Amino acid sequence: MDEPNPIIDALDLAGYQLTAPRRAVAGLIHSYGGHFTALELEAAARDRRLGVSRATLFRALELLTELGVVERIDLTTGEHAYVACAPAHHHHLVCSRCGRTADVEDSGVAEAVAQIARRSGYRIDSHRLELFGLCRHCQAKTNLSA
Amino acid sequence: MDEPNPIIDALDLAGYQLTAPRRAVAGLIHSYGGHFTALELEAAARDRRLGVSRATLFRALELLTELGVVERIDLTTGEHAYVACAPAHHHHLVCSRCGRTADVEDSGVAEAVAQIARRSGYRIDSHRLELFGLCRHCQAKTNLSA
DNA sequence: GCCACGTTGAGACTGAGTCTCGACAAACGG
DNA sequence: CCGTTTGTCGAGACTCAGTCTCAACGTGGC
Repeated sequence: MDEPNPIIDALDLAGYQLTAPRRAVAGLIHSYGGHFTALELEAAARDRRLGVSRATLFRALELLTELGVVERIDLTTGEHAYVACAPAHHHHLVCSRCGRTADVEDSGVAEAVAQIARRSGYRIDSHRLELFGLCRHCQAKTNLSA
Repeated sequence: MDEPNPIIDALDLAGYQLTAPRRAVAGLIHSYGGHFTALELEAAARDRRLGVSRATLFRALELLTELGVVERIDLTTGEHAYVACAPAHHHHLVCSRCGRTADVEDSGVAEAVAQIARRSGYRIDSHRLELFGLCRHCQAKTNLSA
């Protein structure tokens, strides 16, 4: 129940009150290994009787997004999802089978972006890269069943 | 009125009927130089009395997205927008001031993606890169006013 | 105790997108 | 020429995502 939770730490560090609803949402988010949608989060909160209202849920998500410990990603299906992650610039690698996500460093991408900036004449301020594929685990499963 | 429109061509090529509503939506989309939201498209259709219902509008968008001549992008603000573009793999460069968009080739990005795949062990099937910044035009304006 | 402020829950509201259903029109087959 | 099939459309209900307002509450400072 009281396992270390970087999300709560981040809230604390940023000077926000560690209220019960915020702890509850943080715990919920922390328990996801991959991405989750607003609907899923809502349902999970309801199932576990967290007593957290929708407004508070979204407020918490907004807060955490601002702090950088949660990010919104857009799946290939067009759905929105959220992922817990480290508050540093990075990109998301999403397994399209199991939904597991991994953070990847910018390595190589920044260069490519700089090149694009040079060619296009745009001054590029930010970029977002999302990668979709199969994680090791799901690749193995695919090979077995094939 | 009857200027060449690659969107209509794409519909034709794919064997879809070139009905009046579809032509109207295609014309509307073609007239945007940058991105547009569903709401804007709706409003524009209403303003110009195109007589196109919301359902048809979305159906057209879906169709065109499938054909690859329209893509959905996600702005930094979290909004969804659509852009008309060429039906080839590329990325979008969005001016955060004026909304103008440009397509850029994959140049360099594919390599970086391959590298990420190697390191992570994921089999990467697709990726999406979105770039935000200032276009040449808006940079110039900024310099003048500074 | 009182006040200010941060936080919350309830619920209305908006925007995006989907779905269903009934109508219509072009295409097709006889 | 007629009937059927298929594609498309409009209207409107519906769902999900997210925002906003407002009243209530708790905590900490004074």
